[in-house]
Amino acid sequence: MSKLKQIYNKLCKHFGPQYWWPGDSPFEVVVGAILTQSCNWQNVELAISNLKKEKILSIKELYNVKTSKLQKLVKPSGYFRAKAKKLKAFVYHLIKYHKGSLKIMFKQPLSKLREELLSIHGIGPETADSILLYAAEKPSFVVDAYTIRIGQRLKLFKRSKYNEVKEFFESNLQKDVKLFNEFHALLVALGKDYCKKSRPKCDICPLLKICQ
DNA sequence: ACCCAGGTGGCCC
DNA sequence: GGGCCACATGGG
Repeated sequence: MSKLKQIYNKLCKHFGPQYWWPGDSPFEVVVGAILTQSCNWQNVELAISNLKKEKILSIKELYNVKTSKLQKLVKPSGYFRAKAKKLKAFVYHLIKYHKGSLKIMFKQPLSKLREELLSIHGIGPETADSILLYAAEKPSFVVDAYTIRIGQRLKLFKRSKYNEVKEFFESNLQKDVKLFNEFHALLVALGKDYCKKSRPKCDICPLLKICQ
């Protein structure tokens, strides 16, 4: 069994199932993926709850809502002007090229869809992969700050570039949606407990036992 | 009063 | 191709 798979198994045992992505629909996953950029999930929930309360958590409603109103609703998730613009950019794109249908958009093969997502304003590699994995359910491994920090701390790799780390995970694991889904969520869980930026030493990190 | 969170785009060199 | 910086709120 590969080292990565062993780490995955340990994490599963330690943290249990993570039930990601928290969201009721693929579109809510997309919205959450944009809103959670450099922001904790708790604040995203406040913003999403605002959108639900106003009944504008849908492609059509987001397209029609005034930008100033959208800004006010997403305010709790921070960068509210930037994020309102990004949400608008996504729904405009969806309506212009895919009849406003995520289902149609997601019909494309993974690599082509990834490229298209990356071309949309406000969608970078992590957000694109989150959408691919958690909304479109395609096997695209999601890398975030925790993934890189944990990997380096466990000496799995030295590199810190997004695509290199992504490639490391994808080439050492089965391309399985469920596995990628759970693994990323578990790395976030581990990071929150043991691999904070503010705590450079993680002496109680349970994973160190596997990795030496 | 800090410090940070499930990043990205736009500069500059 | 990398290194900065702005973007902004709520919780510890």
